[in-house]
Amino acid sequence: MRPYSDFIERIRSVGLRPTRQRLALAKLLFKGEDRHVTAENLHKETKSENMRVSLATVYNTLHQFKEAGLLREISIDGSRSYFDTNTKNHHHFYYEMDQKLGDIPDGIISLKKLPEAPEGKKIKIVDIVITISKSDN
Amino acid sequence: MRPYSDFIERIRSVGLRPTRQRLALAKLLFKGEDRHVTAENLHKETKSENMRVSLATVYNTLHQFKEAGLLREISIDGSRSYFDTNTKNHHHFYYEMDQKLGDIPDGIISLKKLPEAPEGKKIKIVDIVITISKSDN
DNA sequence: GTGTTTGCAAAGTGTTTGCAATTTA
DNA sequence: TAAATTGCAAACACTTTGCAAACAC
Repeated sequence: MRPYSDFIERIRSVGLRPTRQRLALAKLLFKGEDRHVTAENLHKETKSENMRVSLATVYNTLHQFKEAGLLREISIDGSRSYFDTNTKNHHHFYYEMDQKLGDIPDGIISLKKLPEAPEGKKIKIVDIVITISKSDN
Repeated sequence: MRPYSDFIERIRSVGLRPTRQRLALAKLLFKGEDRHVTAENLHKETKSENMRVSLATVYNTLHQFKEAGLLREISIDGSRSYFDTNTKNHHHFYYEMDQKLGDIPDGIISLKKLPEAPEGKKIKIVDIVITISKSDN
């Protein structure tokens, strides 16, 4: 069991005030192994744990955590944004049938070569998403 | 200049009726080099060419063309869908500053190895998107 | 106290849908 | 003329915003 103060410290360390709501979300997000959450899912989760956090605050907080480098955002499927607690560079499986994201283990995939960014521009991020579906479609 | 009948034939060949609207869109999409369009953009384009096609029909037609294998859909940035007239397997640059997609030329990028799909599942598609931003952000 | 954060409800964006009117074969 | 297609406006899913009330320091 992780002590309370860990979460408080984590939030403080990125320059945010450890409010009840941010603390609640940090607990859900960072309590154990890496997670991939959507705002809606996380909001439902707070409800089922009797944490009162509004959906707008969930969105705000996810974005603040992302700006702060605690989360990474992955856009999938045109409309849904996932937030990943693993901020290291890595890639994803997208399981179409259950609309879940999974990490592609390190070393399993790698790029042969990367193109150069044009003058005055830079490569911001390389996203590789491998969509997995049932065999029969 | 490509003859009219080419487009009509193209539409017929995938089992769709060559209506005025589908013909208009096919002309814009397939008249020359490969394109990456959004529904909104394409709709604006029909307007500026004095083609009357409703936005709903643009969406329907893009999806029908996609189902028929004439287009490929690429989801970017959580909310926008692009339709690519190049249906061959290839990957994309996303130029964040002007919200445009570009093809990554063949051979410039390639994967070392691909993970296996789990039992009963298959890899549906591998999407690689390299986001390009201005150097200073 | 003062500036930050929250929650609500309203607005926004991109997309889909229901259905009567129109068009195609 | 039967079946497919269209256009409109309303509905939709997800996300952002404006602002007064509540909170952290």
